Amino acid sequence: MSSSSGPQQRRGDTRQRIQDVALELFAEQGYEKTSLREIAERLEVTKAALYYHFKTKEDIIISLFDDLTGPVDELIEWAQEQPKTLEMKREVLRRYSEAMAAGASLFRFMQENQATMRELSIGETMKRRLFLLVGLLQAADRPLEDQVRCVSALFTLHAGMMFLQHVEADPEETRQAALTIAMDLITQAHSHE
Amino acid sequence: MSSSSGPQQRRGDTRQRIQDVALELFAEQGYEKTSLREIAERLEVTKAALYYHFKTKEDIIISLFDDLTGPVDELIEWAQEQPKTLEMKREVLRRYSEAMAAGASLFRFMQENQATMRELSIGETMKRRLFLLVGLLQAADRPLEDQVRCVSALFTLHAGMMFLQHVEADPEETRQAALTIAMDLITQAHSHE
Amino acid sequence: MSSSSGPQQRRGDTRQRIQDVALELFAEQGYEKTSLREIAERLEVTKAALYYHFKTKEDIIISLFDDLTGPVDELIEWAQEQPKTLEMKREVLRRYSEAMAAGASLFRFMQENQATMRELSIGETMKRRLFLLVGLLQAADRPLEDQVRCVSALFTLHAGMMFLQHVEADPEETRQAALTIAMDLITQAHSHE
Amino acid sequence: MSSSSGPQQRRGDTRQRIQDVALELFAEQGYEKTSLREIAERLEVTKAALYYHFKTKEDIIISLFDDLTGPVDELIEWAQEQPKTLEMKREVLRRYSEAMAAGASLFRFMQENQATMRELSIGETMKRRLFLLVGLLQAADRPLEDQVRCVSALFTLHAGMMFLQHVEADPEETRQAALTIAMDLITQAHSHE
DNA sequence: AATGAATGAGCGTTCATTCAT
DNA sequence: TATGAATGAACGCTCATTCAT
Repeated sequence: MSSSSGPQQRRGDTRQRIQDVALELFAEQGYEKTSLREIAERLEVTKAALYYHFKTKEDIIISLFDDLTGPVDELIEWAQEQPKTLEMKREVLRRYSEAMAAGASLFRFMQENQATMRELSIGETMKRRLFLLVGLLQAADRPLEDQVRCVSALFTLHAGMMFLQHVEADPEETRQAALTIAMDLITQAHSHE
Repeated sequence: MSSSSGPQQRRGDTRQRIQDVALELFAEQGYEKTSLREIAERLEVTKAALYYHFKTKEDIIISLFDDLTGPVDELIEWAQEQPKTLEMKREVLRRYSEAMAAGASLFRFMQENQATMRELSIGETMKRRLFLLVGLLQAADRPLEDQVRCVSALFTLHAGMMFLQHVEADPEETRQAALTIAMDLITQAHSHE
Repeated sequence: MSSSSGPQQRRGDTRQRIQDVALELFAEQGYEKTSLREIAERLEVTKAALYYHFKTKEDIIISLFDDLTGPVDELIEWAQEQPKTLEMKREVLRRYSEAMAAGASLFRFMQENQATMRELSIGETMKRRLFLLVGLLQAADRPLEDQVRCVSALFTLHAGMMFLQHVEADPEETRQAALTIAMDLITQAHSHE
Repeated sequence: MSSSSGPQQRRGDTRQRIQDVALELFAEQGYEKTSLREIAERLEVTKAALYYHFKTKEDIIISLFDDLTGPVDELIEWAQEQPKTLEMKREVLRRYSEAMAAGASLFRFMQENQATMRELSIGETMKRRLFLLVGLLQAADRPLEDQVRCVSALFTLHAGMMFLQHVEADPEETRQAALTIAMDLITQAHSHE
């Protein structure tokens, strides 16, 4: 049985569908303003059905981050083993930009719901990761300007994703442009040595 | 007597006190998660008292933005009358950075509650302002990289304010550093001509 | 002092204005749905001002009925002293119809807010009056049909006022027509003797 | 066991029980003055339970009218297809009187809460129906007296139901008497031709 | 003759969650 | 794998009313 790809999937794609719809709505309206009733209605199931698949509302959102944390964790682990060279940092930015592209709507959600994230367990988790990343990019012994440059590099990636979505240009192209600027910034942060 | 701490010492400053407490709580927990009951309790008045001073919950937050909109509007107006030179843009960044410093907690609130802001009338207003600012910094006829640099300049200011608050350094110093980087970015965006 | 008509009226017409506006709004929206805030706003005074002139909301409506009760009470008193002839009943209908024309909006209010009236002290009062009137028109020793006719005569007056207000015709003309029918009914109720 | 009075004997009739209690209270105190808390308490459920069965308070009252609208609609449809003869009008009165008897408490509620009905969606609907009925009874080319007679016929039915409820007589008998008078009126309206 | 400031009670409504079936 | 029915807590908001000034 279980005709094609994953385990236990025959008609049991409900869990996945809940996640899809939830992400869609969370991204659109925010986490707090999205009610389980809304999610259930859009799926044409009852609220109780959601509780068969997830223990709480927070559980739904936590599950959404599961796909994201993997690649980022690997990135962090990898980086921690490398020497703190410019080239390593460039690689970090490159891969981080890719991860963002893959989980764009999730990143946007995070960006737009920081206050909410702060009281979600997953929020703390993600924030710690971000700090780790900043720590990896940072050169603590450099002048404040260069430190800001490093942070700004990361932020530029976010800026590229968020703000420029309202712009006419091709998303991928925009992402590349943002990556370029981020690279510039990190390079400058190193060039004054 | 009873100069400071009695239960009924102040007269006529209730409106202001509501604003103070509201800002505090909105910034801490987000707009949605802060209930009027909470605000009222902290002020030791009833919920109904809030409604004597403000017509709705949204009205409270709108009033908080009143001090902010003035300076930013003036900045935009001024900039629109200037020629689009590099020097003008530098001045815009300078003054915007100052406005942010003055209304820091409000800016942080905006940053952290974007999803919420989107459905507040004031959200649209602020967003339009931001777009105007970006438009003023932008050089539409330039390569995509330079355009991103302009946006990134603005975002760097935000980054400076938000992210580096978790850092040990002096806030004012940090702001200056962020301003410097933003200046660099805008200058670079012009230098390839 | 007190230049022209009533006692204490120089600039002290506020009480009257409250009554006017209240009647207007009560008639338009019902008693319950009309708030003191609304009345106060339309008069451009504060709610507290209303409480200077009237002790409660109910007091306002009671005062509105004051002009009405006089004529109706007199009518009842007069009728109770007369013998129960047809001619007396015709006179009752005539004068009642007149009273209704004078206090039309109040009558309409009563008609449309019976459920409300029932729990207002004034409601009981008015209802007792109505029953007295019906009793005066009634001939208890007649067949049920004739009794209904008597009630219907009174109702026809109300019907004339209420329902035909939505009709193109002249109000006074309509009232006369309704009076005629009511007369017919009461006459028929007597003719089978 | 526990056949009738236990705290949890019925299953699946809650919706019906809500309607029963609501009608009872609405009729007794009016729509506005009846709170959902009151309804819930009398049913020994929570307010939230009401919302499982009805989307809003207005929804409850709308549902109460559902049984009524059917027969009346059919009556109107039927009448619209008939020629405007006296016999047709007599049939309309007959059937309308029957419909009223079936939904007596609802009709009484309407009569007593007209001001409320006016702002309920269902109010408009019912009013339109009433006007249609009057239009069907009316003979627009007749003298004003005869037009009033037609309206009065309908009102007599209402009068019969409402006012005479306070009277000792048998309701059905009273209804028949009122119907007779209404018939008289409509017949008279035609007899002067 | 009126206001400014506030209250206490209550409203209709929504929410995340539970549990027997 | 789900549903039907319900709950308890909270929410934003409005109301008639009070009272010192």
